[in-house]
Amino acid sequence: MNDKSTKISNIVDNLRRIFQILNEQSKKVENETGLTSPQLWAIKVINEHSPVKVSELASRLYLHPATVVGILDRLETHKLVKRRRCLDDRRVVWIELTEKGNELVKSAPEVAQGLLVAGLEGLSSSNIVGIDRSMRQFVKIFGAQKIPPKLILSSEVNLPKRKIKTK
Amino acid sequence: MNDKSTKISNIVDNLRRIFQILNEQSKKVENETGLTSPQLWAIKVINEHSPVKVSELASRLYLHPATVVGILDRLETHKLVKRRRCLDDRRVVWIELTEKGNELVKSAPEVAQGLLVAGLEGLSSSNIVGIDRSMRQFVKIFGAQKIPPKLILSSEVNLPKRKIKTK
DNA sequence: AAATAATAGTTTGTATACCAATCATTTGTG
DNA sequence: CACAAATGATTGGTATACAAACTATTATTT
Repeated sequence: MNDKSTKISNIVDNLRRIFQILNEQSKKVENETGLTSPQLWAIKVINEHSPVKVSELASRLYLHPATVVGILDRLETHKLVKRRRCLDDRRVVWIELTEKGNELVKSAPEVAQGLLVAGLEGLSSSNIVGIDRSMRQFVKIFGAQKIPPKLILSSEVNLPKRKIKTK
Repeated sequence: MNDKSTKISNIVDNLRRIFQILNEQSKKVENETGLTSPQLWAIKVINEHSPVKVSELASRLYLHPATVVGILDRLETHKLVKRRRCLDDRRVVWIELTEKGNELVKSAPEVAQGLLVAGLEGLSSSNIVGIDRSMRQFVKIFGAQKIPPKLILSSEVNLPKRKIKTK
């Protein structure tokens, strides 16, 4: 039994576990709030940037606008979110939380993302250095250097790539 | 600017990138083969373990049986896969590739997973050790120790968790 | 042997998630 | 000004993904 291939096996396993944890975390959130995790994520982002355009919301969620429309429909059904046509530019729709939405956001549990950051902050600097180096290796393997950062901790907005219509 | 928090930011960014790469990889595969990446993944697993039961396939794909049924329906429509009722135990359905499916699997591109393993194998042992340690830190952060391994390189089967019917 | 439980696969319903196309509006150019 | 181009949100269609309910079959219990 090669030691290296065992470690590789472990690495892949652990990567898969992280994916799974993120998924399970989502389901836990669902049970606690009655909302799915994309819905809760959307509510948090709306809360931080209210009022927000649908397109901007899509960018901040790294989702396709069409996906966000569906999420907003369901949130509106639950009376957690309001849509308001912009008067200056009537193509635009402003999204805001309702009273009910505001109340919910206060008691909502932390998302997995926050959990991750909090956990990392608890580690020693030397550990952080090691993890940082490892992650860069990963990205290198995938040839991902060209991919734009989409900083999760910054408030930078990265528009989802638009397809150029060829005809 | 705190150096540690910068590194944390980078780590999260890179994790996000890895997610994105895996997604983009999927789409590339779709364009090249006409299949979605879960479909292609299913075909590869069927090819390696043919004939395979639906439940076993679901375990190996880490998916819910209901999801696999849908994928199989579509693969069957494309005549890439055959279903065959087991005669000994008529609850069981055996899944196999058709001729067309066999041909496709030969020319199919590598999945992201294979890319990852290949990339890791190219790294030095000391790098592997570091990445391994880092991944374990991650899993620890997420409190994932209880989660069953679901070894991807082994042939262990892990049945998806069943809900106990309460009435 | 009859009732019960467990198993295997499927169906139904809900929620992402994306692309392509559409509609209304606004902006740009001749 | 008119007409084309771009923009913002939505709709329609397909494909995951899962839970819950359902059918058929097999195993177990009483």
